[in-house]
Amino acid sequence: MVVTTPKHSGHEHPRPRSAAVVDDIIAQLCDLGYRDTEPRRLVISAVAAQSRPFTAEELCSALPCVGRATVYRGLRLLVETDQVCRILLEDHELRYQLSQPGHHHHLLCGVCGASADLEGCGAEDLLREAAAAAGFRMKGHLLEVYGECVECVED
Amino acid sequence: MVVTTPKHSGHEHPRPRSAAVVDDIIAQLCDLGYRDTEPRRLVISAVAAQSRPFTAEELCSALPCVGRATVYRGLRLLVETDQVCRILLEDHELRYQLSQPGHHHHLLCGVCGASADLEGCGAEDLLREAAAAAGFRMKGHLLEVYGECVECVED
DNA sequence: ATAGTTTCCGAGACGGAGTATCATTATGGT
DNA sequence: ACCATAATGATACTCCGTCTCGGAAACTAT
Ligand SMILES: [Mn+2]
Ligand SMILES: [Mn+2]
Ligand SMILES: [Zn+2]
Ligand SMILES: [Zn+2]
Repeated sequence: MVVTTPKHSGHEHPRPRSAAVVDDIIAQLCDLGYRDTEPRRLVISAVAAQSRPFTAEELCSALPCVGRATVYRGLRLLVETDQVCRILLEDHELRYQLSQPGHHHHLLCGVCGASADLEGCGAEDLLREAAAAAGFRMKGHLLEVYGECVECVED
Repeated sequence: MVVTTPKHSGHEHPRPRSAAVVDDIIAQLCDLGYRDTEPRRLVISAVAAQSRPFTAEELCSALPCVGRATVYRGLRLLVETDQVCRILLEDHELRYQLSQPGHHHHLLCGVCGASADLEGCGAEDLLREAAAAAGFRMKGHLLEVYGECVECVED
């Protein structure tokens, strides 16, 4: 499964910076047995181009040439393979963001919509203990932090 | 489809335990300017009768004589007035449960579906500090704990 | 390259969940 | 009893995500 050049169809565009990210993710997907397809690359590319957490529908709008079902399927695959995080806003709106793999949480700014990763905050152990005190065996958790980011606080 | 008497039918039922709960919640709603209506009482009564977190649709099924919109409105009112908690399961299913007012979280058993309240676990302060370290001003958070309850662990 | 196998795509149908509409009814204050 | 208005409920609607299925594309084997 060598991940070489994506098939160009037509003109020779200068490679966007995100191309490396796309190649990297495609490579991982190929290792898992998924195929290297043009629509898939387009979805990954659009995901990588977002600077803020985005909704699935926003992604669809950004990809008018890709079928809606394909966008949703691609997004789901990226979440399942831990390339993209699902983010839950305070109003229960579901958003997504390209993310480092591994367990972490998000600091979500209600003003500008930005998201910052938060890891190793130690809350997990505390929770596990508190749960254990009630005889409860913690096996997972959902945690989102809402507030204002550095830049928005300064204004 | 006249629903039979709210107060008393011909027979003398011993008042269910939940009647006190219903009266109590209705009283609070009246203080806020909401009216004491039969459908509202039915919704509250059905909510109080649930032993596990329930979905809105389950509540609708349990109340075939109350309009679906009314059930949803009643549920929303109870959430807004902090009588009922919204609970988010791991698969993102939204459930509800009668609850004590005030800030707390939930220990959710994935085996039997039970929910236990968790308060004062100290995770909030820890989170606020961790967020502050990144210049982020925490103003709220969403936290659900998933695992197995005492009874289910023992099996 | 060619042919064959299987995944993938995409237009559209579908389904669940919650909300909006609006004519009608019930409630609570006077 | 009367009235203003809050609440109800049938229904239509929106939103979001999944399913279906015929056709296309991607990999594999020859
Ligand atoms: Mn993330
Ligand atoms: Mn609760
Ligand atoms: Zn911000
Ligand atoms: Zn249990």
